[in-house]
Amino acid sequence: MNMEIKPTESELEILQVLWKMGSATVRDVHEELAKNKAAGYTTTLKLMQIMDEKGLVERDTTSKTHIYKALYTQERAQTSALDRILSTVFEGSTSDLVIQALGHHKASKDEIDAIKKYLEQFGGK
Amino acid sequence: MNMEIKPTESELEILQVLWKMGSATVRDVHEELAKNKAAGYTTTLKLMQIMDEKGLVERDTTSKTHIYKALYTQERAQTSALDRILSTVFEGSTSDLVIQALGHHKASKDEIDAIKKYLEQFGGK
DNA sequence: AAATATCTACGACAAATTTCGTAAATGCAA
DNA sequence: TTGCATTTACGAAATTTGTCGTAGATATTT
Repeated sequence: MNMEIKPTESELEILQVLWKMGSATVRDVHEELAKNKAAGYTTTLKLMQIMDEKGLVERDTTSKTHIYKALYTQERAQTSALDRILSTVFEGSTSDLVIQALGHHKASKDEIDAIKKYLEQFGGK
Repeated sequence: MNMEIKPTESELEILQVLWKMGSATVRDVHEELAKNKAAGYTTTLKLMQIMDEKGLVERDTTSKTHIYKALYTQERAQTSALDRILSTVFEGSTSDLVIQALGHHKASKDEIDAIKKYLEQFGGK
């Protein structure tokens, strides 16, 4: 049975950049991260190499400068994150989670409408 | 400015037991954890002592066997968890989060109704 | 071509987290 | 009271994660 891979905090930061850029070099990622955080270039490099070993990303090593792409998709990260917090802090209650999300993190009117529309497929109202 | 405390993985497991039991001894917690996971008694003890230092829990040390209570509430953990995944994997979009939650984690009819009802207050807007 | 810059590979250190063994104190039972 | 069990305290090892320096290869510039 496939154990669910769980990206670490730093790996997630790197994945966010890859999701946004599609494909990127170590330098691309590093410079993006450097905007919010001080860290050495080789640190980012090493992390991305490890992510490659873990299968979180893939890389094209044809030329000297390798090109990275995320294999661990954003949607998978979303599902996994939701699963995790549902079981750890929401006792499995999706409605609690949703209501908390709507309550504490003000959604815009458009967002509310999007949700209402989505809910219509589940019947009446 | 108060830095947000972030319970570790193990600390969260212990908090879950405390939330459920209200107050508990180290042995209570340990036996509960032992159902799903092998770990030594003193490991749980040490973790709970550290949590006390961090202010995640409090303990009554009147008698030999200390009684622990959670100070870090479940609701706080919920808000914090939502904040975190919103910014890391949902790009800040509450509606994406909600729709994902409803899509991938089948909510019961009652849950759907609860959410619809909750949304009505945003109706008039 | 020589000097300079950039990149990968890799080992090792550092910090945070988890695990555990042992000792001392306290409570319970024979 | 004496012995046994349980609990706390605490140091330290083990693990996991993140950090960085250095060496060697490859590319770029002058």
